Amino acid sequence: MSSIKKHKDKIIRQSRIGYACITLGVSDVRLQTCRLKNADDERIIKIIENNLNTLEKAIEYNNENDIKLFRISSDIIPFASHPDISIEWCRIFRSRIKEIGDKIKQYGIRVSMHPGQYTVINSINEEVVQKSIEDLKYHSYFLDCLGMDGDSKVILHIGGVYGDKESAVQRFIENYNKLEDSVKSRLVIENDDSNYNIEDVLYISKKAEIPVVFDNLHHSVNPPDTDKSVNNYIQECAETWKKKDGRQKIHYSQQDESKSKGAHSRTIEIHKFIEFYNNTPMIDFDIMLEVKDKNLSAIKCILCTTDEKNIGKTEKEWARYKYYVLGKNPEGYLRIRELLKNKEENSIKEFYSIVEESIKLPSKIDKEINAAQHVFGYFKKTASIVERKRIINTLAKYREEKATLGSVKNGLKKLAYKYKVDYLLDSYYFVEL
DNA sequence: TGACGTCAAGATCCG
DNA sequence: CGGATCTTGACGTCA
Repeated sequence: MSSIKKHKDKIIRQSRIGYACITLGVSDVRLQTCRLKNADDERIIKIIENNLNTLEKAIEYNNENDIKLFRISSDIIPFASHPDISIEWCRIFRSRIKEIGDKIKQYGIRVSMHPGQYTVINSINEEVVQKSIEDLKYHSYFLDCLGMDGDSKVILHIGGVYGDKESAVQRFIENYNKLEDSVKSRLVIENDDSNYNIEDVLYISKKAEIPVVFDNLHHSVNPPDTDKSVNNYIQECAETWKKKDGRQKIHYSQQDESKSKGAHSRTIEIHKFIEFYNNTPMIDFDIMLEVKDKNLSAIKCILCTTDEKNIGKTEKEWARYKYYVLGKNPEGYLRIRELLKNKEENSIKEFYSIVEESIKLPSKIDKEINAAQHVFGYFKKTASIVERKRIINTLAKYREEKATLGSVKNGLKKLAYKYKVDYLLDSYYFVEL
């Protein structure tokens, strides 16, 4: 079924690589929410307005950075399926949502949504089931309003076990079958890290004809009792994706070793990702990364899995990471500069390895101050005396350990924003890595 | 009853 | 008052 294309005698796989919900390091791309107790209509409408603008900017950013897979946050419409809130968001924002959907289509971006662990259609509590159905309708309907095709999916976990997995599975299938077609046509199921392993999910998939997203980390935390390999499961899942569902999709993440089992890592370690990617079956699938540094890892994985050298794009990435690396790892900074002079075949992977090495290092005050002073250099002529004094004060406090590095960076970020220093605003220096 | 996960809102504290 | 830092919320399941 796969459409592997030959290109310059090399086999090229068709894979989109994307990230979930939040776009880091881009100004004015921020989702808003509010508390239920002060969620009046007026406030919610303002928030939706903001969130749609944020979505549009994220889509523009994704397109500019060749990111063609994106998960839209469930929080785009706050309390969308909450019984106490009844905003007619679809009527009020119909044309605005359509407008954004047109851009998504024009750019060829594939979007999805993913209700959280609290949407449970196999619950033993009927009220929970009803609320969950409403929630699935909302997710599916939002994609409808964008005008998305059938390959825009809503990813769902199976739910609870309640001491009797067999009945819980039956309940899932029954309740799934009761859903309206427009919702069913978008639903995809995924293996989770505690209740339903990939065998369970494939069983349900066969009974109810639902495509399956294979999640590698959930699988390693919650493997079935079989001898089958990861590749075997990726193949099996591939068969659950019909033509109308679009390309197969998998979730990929890495364990944060300092946290509990199943916790997502800060960044994707590129050598591990490439090893995974190169060893999976030569079939086409899209990869949704689940990782804290979001779009940063997406760009990294995209650039490292294309055949081109991507010189220009690597230099753009270096511009973004530059001051972050300088602050953490000045020696690595020099190595990257040398590396990028030569523009060898593997430069980009080595570049990212040094970035990853820098992320792991602890911040050292003298190094960070040096980097901060480089950044501060952008304002030597533009900022007012008061503004400069403030930065110098914070730096002095940071040196005495009476202020955090975060406060130093925040001060600089505000100036970058005020004086519209795009080079700094586009930089990852202000992103917590 | 608290942990789980998530991150901005909201509250409070500080100078 | 502005800014930094701590706590809460919103959801369901499971131990």
